[in-house]
Amino acid sequence: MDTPLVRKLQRFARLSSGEKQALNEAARLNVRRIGPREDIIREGERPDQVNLILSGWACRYKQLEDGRRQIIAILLPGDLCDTHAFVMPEMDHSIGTLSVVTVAEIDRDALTTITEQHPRVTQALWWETLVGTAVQREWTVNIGQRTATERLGHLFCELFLRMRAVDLTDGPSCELPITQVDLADALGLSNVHVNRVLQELRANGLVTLRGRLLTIPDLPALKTASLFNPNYLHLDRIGRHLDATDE
Amino acid sequence: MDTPLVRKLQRFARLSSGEKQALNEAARLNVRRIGPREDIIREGERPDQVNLILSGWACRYKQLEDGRRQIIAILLPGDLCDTHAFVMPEMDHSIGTLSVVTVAEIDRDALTTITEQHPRVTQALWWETLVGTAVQREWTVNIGQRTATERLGHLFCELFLRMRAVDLTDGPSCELPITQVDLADALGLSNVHVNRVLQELRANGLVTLRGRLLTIPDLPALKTASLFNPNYLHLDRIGRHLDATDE
DNA sequence: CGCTACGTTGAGTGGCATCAAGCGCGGTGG
DNA sequence: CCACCGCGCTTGATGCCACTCAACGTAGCG
Repeated sequence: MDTPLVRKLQRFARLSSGEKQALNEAARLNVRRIGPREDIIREGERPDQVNLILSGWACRYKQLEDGRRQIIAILLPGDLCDTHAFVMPEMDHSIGTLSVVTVAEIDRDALTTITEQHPRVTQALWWETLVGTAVQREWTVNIGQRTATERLGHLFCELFLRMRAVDLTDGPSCELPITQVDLADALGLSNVHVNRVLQELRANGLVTLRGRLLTIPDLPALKTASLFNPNYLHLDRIGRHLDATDE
Repeated sequence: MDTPLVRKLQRFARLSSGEKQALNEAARLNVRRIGPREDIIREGERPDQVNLILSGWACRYKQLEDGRRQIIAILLPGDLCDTHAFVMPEMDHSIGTLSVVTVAEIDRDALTTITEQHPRVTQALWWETLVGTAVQREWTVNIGQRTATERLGHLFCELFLRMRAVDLTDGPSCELPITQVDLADALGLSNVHVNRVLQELRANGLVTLRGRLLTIPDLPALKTASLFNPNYLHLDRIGRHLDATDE
């Protein structure tokens, strides 16, 4: 069974079985289990390994002096937390868990070795970070321009599609292991308002939410209601650049 | 005289004179002059060269179907527009000018040649893009959590420091070749409200704005008023990693 | 069985948007 | 040289979207 990272990277590059194996092994070496609402890395720290989410949800966030918190990005299984550590020594934001999370700590040097041996992996990881910044740009648009309802709907579309990209959806449903307070901090809204907007989406039949399970019965409808355009996720094409002649 | 790109990169890596020369020459080959309010690249296009801003201001932006526009990033002299084109074929956003702009079109292959010959340049360019995404993260925080006044003050701090990093400030002042409408689209506010908030900043003596010249008489004061922490710009240290033994 | 965390609901408020009109200035053409 | 025009800035009036404060319901858990 491939790790979510490999499942995701395969959308971009056709990895050879050797490449997959190298990545999968690295992701199984130092696995750590972390409870919800804990920090993985804090602003100011200098990590010397890369954290890979294997299961559960985490987030990047920044906190202002007066306590206001903005969740900057939501990290799903298959997401790498701190690849920038290779170039930038000091974290300018924190990473914390939202749910129970298992992460693999991948040694910096181990990852370097893999990328040196497998240029396709290097390319695929580069693609991974570029998609991450494309998502970041879309969040700016989301918070800056969309109404509260559109914002929440847009976020649901994104999360659902990203979960599907790592095979963690079940038909029209996926896990949503995150509180309304966290949603609020991600969207720049208050938790009270998130609650009301959520009810509106439910009333319109655009989503249902039972327990921690999100269901989107009519994804196209939610997309149009949220002005959602999936192009920024760059999921559509398997990489033509990089074809593995499986050795 | 070095181009702004070299001036900026030197904050991170001590480049040899040969490296500087290579970059400067590439930036002087195909120079183009563009009027204000024009597009450099549009969403959906597939650029095969990299655009480098030499003078003037540009922006990344996205437009929703109903016309709402969000400026995602402001590009200053020394900024590269579309390095992701190396990995992602299709633009998921547009780049347009704010003022009159001169850009250098750098051929993709030419840049590849430079980076292959000069690993320090590769590293420095990587740093450049990482700073870009760090700025993007901070914009998310800015729009998501700060009040209108803090938002505008924060943006002014950032732009001033980034201009200073490429030696385009004059004491406490720098050019601000951008309209209030553009500021509004960058901050997720209406132009009317930007105008009022601007007056508030002026009344408090935090900024003065005459013609297209921004002056920040007391930068520390504006910083605290805006909850500004410059760490995300990663300007503080000249790279220790990468020292040129000038050949 | 009480505690805590999360979700829900109501009332009141305010920040910021929208609409609309007027101002100042530089550019252009008669 | 001046009238005209357009663009960007400014100001006022009005209204709504979303925030704050506060209380209560509910479910999981030690």
